[in-house]
Amino acid sequence: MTEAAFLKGYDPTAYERPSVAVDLVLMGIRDDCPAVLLLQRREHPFAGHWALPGSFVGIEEALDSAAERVLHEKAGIAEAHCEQLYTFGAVDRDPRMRIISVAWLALLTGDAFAAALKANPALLPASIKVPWAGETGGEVRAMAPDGKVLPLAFDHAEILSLAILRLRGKLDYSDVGFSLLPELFTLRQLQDVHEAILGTSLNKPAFRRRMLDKGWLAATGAREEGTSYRPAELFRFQRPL
Amino acid sequence: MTEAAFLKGYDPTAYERPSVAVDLVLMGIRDDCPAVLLLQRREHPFAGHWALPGSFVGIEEALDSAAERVLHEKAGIAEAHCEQLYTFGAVDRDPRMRIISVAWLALLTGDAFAAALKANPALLPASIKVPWAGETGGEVRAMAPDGKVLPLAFDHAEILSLAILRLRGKLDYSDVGFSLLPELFTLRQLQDVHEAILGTSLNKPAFRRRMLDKGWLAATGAREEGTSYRPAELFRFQRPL
DNA sequence: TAAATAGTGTCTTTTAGACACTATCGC
DNA sequence: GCGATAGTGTCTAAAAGACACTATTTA
Repeated sequence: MTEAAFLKGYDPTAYERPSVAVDLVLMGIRDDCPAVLLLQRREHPFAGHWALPGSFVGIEEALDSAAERVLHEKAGIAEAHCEQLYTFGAVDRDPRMRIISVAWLALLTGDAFAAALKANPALLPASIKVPWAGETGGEVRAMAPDGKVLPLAFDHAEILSLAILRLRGKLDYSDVGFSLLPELFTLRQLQDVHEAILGTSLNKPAFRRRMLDKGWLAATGAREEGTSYRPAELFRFQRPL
Repeated sequence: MTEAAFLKGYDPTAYERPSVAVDLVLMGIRDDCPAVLLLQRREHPFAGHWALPGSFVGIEEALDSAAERVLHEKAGIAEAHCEQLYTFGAVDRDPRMRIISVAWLALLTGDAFAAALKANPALLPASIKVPWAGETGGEVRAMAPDGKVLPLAFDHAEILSLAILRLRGKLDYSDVGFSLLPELFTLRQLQDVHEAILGTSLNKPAFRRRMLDKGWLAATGAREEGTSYRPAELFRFQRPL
């Protein structure tokens, strides 16, 4: 950083600074399909369009703190897996003013997803449809529960695409998948989560083998209840030794 | 985004905004070891410490444009593979003021790396040493050509760690490795690049098989020159069909 | 006992590592 | 021919997919 560059930023009145915001992809699984929580915009621009929950970042607020604050304020969620996705900084991404947005991906369990809908009735659970065009992803679409395609505000369609791509990429080598499940779950539920995100069906024995070999699963001995067939064993996530 | 939140950001005098900068990891391979170009700070804070080249982002400048500008201005490089790494936004990462920094990874060919050193003599080529602690990465160290460990400014050691980790992760499934090589290269050179980044030695036949199977390599029929042994065939990178 | 899903055994296919072998260059 | 590295054939080991089979529960 040169001296000139430093001074350029040091005098708050000398140079205009961009606003910085965070936008959150609040993702869960609904009906074996990835779903995201959206808010409808009431004001210009993109009035009537749907947007990711977000907020400006305070001058004394860390980026991850801002993301967590949105999680609390907009969805009433105390805790969730939350990771940074990407920072979007095109000059004209918001027609009003320069806003640089740091996008985050938050993964919600079924319960957390439902709780958010209850805590903030303005949130709409939108299904994410991915035109499985090979692997490139193409553009994703967000669908309302009634099946209508939702127009997305700003560059939020791009953010949503990236969220799905990132999740697909990390699903197999990391433990993010467990963030979408309750504390106790069956292997079938885990496989359903993976299949929903990947958009493909997986081989059952191979999937079980791989998951068990990774050492992520702790058998509880307990079994699910209320089924009309053989109940599956319940597992718990554990970090490998 | 609520109305209140919008107004909060809309009036430039009402709320203080952070400065936004870009910092670049200019990476190349030197002596079969990843290397990065650093600048020594002359001013407080971290005077004497070494920092990644960077700059503030202009109010009418896109993030990727700012990154490219740094590439030109600080290293005289016209073109390089450049991808966003992560955005660092801890409140106190710069003691002077709030600066949010978007870190970028630029991959330089050997020629580009040498050209940068010539274009800006203040740049120091530092070897990156990774304490191969399993996979977690631990903290990387930057070493001057004379072998001295360089103290890094701000959170730039963290950025460097992330750069190496990202590169390692992408190396096998993406084509980033070719960005570190000249247009024509031998399979041995490609393997050397992979080994330098991964910090391990690889199996030759398996490596060749995998690379050829991916369809990334176009044989040229030409061979390297000036060797005192059998010259290897030169390949060119091509996108798979 | 029937229906439905849980969970497993095993064969095949694919892919990676090991290692030795052949090929080709300058000297 | 010698030395050195390029490039390959093949065996082995590990992992993934396919598929059928057994096991266990409720109704």
